[in-house]
Amino acid sequence: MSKSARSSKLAELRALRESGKKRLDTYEVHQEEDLYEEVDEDGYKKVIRERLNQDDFVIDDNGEGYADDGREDWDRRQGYDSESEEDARPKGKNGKASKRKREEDKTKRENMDKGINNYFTKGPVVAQPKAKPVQTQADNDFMGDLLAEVDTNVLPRASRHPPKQLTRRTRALSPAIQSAESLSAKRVKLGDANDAPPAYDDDDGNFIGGMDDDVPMSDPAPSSPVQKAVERKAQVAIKAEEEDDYDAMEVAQADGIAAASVNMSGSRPVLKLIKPDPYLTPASSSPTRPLPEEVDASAWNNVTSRLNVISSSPPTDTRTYGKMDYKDAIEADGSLNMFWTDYTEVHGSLCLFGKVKNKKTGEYVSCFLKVDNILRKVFFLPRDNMYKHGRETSEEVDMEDVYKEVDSIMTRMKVGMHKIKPCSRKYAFELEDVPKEGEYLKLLYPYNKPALPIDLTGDTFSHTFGTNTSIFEQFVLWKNVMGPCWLKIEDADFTFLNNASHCKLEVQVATPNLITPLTESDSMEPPPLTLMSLAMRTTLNAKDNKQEILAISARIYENISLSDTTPAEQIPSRTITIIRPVGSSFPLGFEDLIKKKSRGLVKLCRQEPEILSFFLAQLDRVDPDVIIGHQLEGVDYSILISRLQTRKTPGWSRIGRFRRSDWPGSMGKIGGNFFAERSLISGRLLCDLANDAGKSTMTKCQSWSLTEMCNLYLSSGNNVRRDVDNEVALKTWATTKDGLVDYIGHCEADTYFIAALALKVQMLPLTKVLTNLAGNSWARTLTGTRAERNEYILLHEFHRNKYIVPDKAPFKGRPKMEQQDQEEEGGDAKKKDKYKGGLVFEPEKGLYDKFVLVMDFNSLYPSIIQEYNICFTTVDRTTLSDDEDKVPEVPTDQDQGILPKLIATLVGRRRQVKSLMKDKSATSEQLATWDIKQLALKLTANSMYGCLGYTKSRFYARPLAVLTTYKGREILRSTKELAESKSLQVIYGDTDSVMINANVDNVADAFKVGHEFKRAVNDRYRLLEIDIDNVFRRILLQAKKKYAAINLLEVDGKFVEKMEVKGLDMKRREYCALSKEVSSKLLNEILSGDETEVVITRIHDYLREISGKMREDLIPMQKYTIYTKLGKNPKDYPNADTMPQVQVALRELARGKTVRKDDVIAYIVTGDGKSANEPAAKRSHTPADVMKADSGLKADA
DNA sequence: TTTTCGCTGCCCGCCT
RNA sequence: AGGCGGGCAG
Ligand SMILES: [Mg+2]
Ligand SMILES: [Mg+2]
Repeated sequence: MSKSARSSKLAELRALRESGKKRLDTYEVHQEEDLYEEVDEDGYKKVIRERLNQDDFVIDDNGEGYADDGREDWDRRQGYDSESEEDARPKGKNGKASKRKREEDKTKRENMDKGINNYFTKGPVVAQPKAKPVQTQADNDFMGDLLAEVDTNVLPRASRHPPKQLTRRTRALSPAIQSAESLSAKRVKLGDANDAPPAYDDDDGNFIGGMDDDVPMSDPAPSSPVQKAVERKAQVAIKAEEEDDYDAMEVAQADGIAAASVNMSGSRPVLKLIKPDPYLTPASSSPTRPLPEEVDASAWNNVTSRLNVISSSPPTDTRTYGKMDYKDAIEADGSLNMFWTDYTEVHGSLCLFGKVKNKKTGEYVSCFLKVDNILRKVFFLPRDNMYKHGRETSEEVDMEDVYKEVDSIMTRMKVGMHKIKPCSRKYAFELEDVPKEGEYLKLLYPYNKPALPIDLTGDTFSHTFGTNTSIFEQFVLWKNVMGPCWLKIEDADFTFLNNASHCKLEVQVATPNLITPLTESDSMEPPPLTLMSLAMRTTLNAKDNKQEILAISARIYENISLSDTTPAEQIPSRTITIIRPVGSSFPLGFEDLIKKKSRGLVKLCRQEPEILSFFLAQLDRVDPDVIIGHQLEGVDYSILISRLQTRKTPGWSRIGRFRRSDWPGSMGKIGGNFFAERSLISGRLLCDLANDAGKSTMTKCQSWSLTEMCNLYLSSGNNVRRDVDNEVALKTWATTKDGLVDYIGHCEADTYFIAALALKVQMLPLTKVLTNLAGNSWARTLTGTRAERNEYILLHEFHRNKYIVPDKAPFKGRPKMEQQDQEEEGGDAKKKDKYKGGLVFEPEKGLYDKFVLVMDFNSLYPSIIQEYNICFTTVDRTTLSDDEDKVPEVPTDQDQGILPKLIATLVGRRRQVKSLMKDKSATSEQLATWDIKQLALKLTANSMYGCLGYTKSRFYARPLAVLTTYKGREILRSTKELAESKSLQVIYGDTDSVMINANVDNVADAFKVGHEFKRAVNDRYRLLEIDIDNVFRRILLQAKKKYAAINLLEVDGKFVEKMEVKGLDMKRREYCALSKEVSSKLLNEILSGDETEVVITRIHDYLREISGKMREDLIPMQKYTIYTKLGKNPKDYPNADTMPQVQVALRELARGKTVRKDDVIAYIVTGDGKSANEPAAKRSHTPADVMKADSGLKADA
């Protein structure tokens, strides 16, 4: 038996199953011998490394933490230049322009009358014949019918007040015409200085003097909530201290938790169906017992019974139904404050969604703001010499020439309103023929005119920039809007819009100049939000093979402050559950029973369309700001959307806040259109615990199933979720009236779990702060894409510093060119695909029983970028040819670059926040807020490097990434050499760390060595810092990136031992719980430091005991479950035969379940004595199948 | 009218 | 040696 094979047997029992050539009993006996030998020889002699290396023992391992922190001086953010560099004199010819403008206005109006914009009124100044807040009759009918239905169907407890609602609506129907008119009049005054037609007065006026970023902002400070607080408290002592995330693992507890039964196959929870969790109550039933016909629902019923549930209907007297009266929202000066949370782009206008305060009731309600006349901004780079007929001439170009050409282009495009003027800009990106600084001609024109071609060149200009900039980007850069914040809106028009949205208040402004972001100094807290957590249950319609909705549960939390840290079970909530029967009717007596038992609103429907309509009505009533779920993206939400579309449900656009009548054309595609789906919900934030953003907040998870999340993050109290196989449930225990009540209870419990998790991991506060740092949109941050956040923070930063910014890559023609593409990029991509990264030392494998220090650079890559001033603006990459990955020179004598300065600011702010957290008098709420802030700053700084090497980033700069990793390798090597020069043994190192054998026997000496080395290293660098990450009492180094160690943690002045494991098989989800359990037990013994002989005996006994249990089937089946992700669709696997996951997936697929790309498959390898010669793939089954007693399936050993 | 998703290093398995 | 899977590590 090979050395590696033996060691893996020792580490885990997986091979037992996988290699299953032998019967369990014979196997066990054999294996036990082998294991014993190994342990005896190496582990227990406590010999030193050399000795171990001679032996066959193959223990070694290591790893590091990637996360970091950095320290740097507090850097004030660079001011936005206040020099009025460009005179704003209009160059357009006035008479002609205004004539053109009138034509344009006409076509504009015509356009707006079509399509979606038929909800907009036609002209702002025409006095509105009717009062503002109006619902269409159709709307009233729609809602009225549905809500009436609610009233007849509600449970006894759910009190409702239809009459009051009616009065409010009536009241809203009679707005003050007078003031609406006076407001319009005021607007006219604004534009009276020019000769534009009154209807569009604002255009010219603002066009000329207006939204020009070269005019100093009235509010130059970005909205950065922490900054002020940081400055106030700047004196607080700064202590560099880091407790960065590492995954220390408490082996002793592994048995309890790791066993959580999870099944990720398919979109629906597909799980076993056992009574009490066998891991928590080992005495429970045999793993192979028959499928229960009933389920013990007490677990989840207990959970929900403890919640703070309020009546299903909120008090209606203070609630606003229908539209609100704008007069209740405006300030004394007539302006409106709105906190924006989301946006959508419609026909050349930007539409913001958000909340405003109703000053009368004190409530916050949804608001829709349409911003018109945001202007495109295009920069033209003049040529040196004029081109004629495609050939360069000797005639020099001056600005007037460029102006003429651009103006003629505008004329050709029939763009009446435009402004052209020269300006100066810097450039630091990848186009080589663009000067670092130069004169440009800047063109402004409206977004309702088409974009110029991205690669447009002319006789007088060689490049155009900014042709395809999105409206949103244009807006946030111009107005310096950094994520969700309060906006002050002046001269808002409350009469322009009429039911363009589903918001309570609708506002239009004629120009973005009327909008100003409020800063921290205005000390306005973000408004509280309305959250709705969703849990759906679906069934497969066999006929057309589509998932249809069976039940939707929603739990509503109102008035949730982002900084509130109250656990979810204490927050008042109410539920709405909508369900239809699986067949034609509910079980007998179910209707009465559910009314008696339910604490929330339960609506019983006959068919799916009814569910959909009722759900929309509830959405309209609740008007949630955020919808929270588990696997919404691509699963629940996608199904919901597709059902709404299939069923042609009226009022479907209430899923979001933008009113739509027609489905987008791009929705037709199969597989779901991610972008189109997203745009439909705009106005409400989609918060998915299981998308990339959600996963990144729950790093301890391996499968990210809802059950696993609850186990790992809601462990306190009675928060255990039970997995339920939906299909099995519907066929068995949920077919009775009591069973169906429990089924609903499970669904409602899930809505609690989902909301509780989102609150616990602070997903909303974190994503909001990340968005505030980056200046993108909250909804995009919630999708979890880092690249876009990084892109926006750089866009803002370079824009403020007057740089031309790289344009978004024009979409690449993909469909054609198969062969050519392959050849062209094949050679190219092969080389270019990857560049060199981190350095990993060959480990000195073995067991160490002297103290070992882990010395780790804090935020290595961000620190390198600062230390060496690595930036687009500083590193000369013109000389290096595009062939190889030649490492560029480190810049010398350059001013601090934009990127290093940005990182320094982030790191400095983080240090300030962390110092605030040391304040003993801080409340838990403050601490939570600061912790989120601190984390967001770290994440933002750390994501910079990755995006430099991201091919599709607008700021892709491979040489900068190459230089950064190069310096990293250089630093790590020289750090190792420094250690060795001091006679310290470096046993391992990975990217940013060295592991040093301190060769001492007590903590104090170990720290002494560590501190000395730390000082020696840090003396060599300006900013770069190494620190003691861990002190290991003992370590077993098995291989690169694999080790187990006893880590010493200081707790209340004393040192506590804690097992830390990296990379070993027990950290992988492809290993079953039993294997992990055994592994941790063995590692615990090996690293216990106890007498060798004793340990050997204990291990021996333990293994004997385990194998005995295995033989007698005393081990719960779940402990054999293995998890594997399907990286592609099951059918796309070329050699599916040999892959157990794929076999299992295909079998599930064949039986009508949904298995898609990226699902995590759970399976158990089974085998009796006879089939042992078949490949493991054939013998793999889902846990649910194995559980069925009559399957005769047993776990293979 | 779109086509997403930070980087590299290292090890396991299967198939050419 | 390459490709494809798998998913740890930083
Ligand atoms: Mg590290
Ligand atoms: Mg580090």
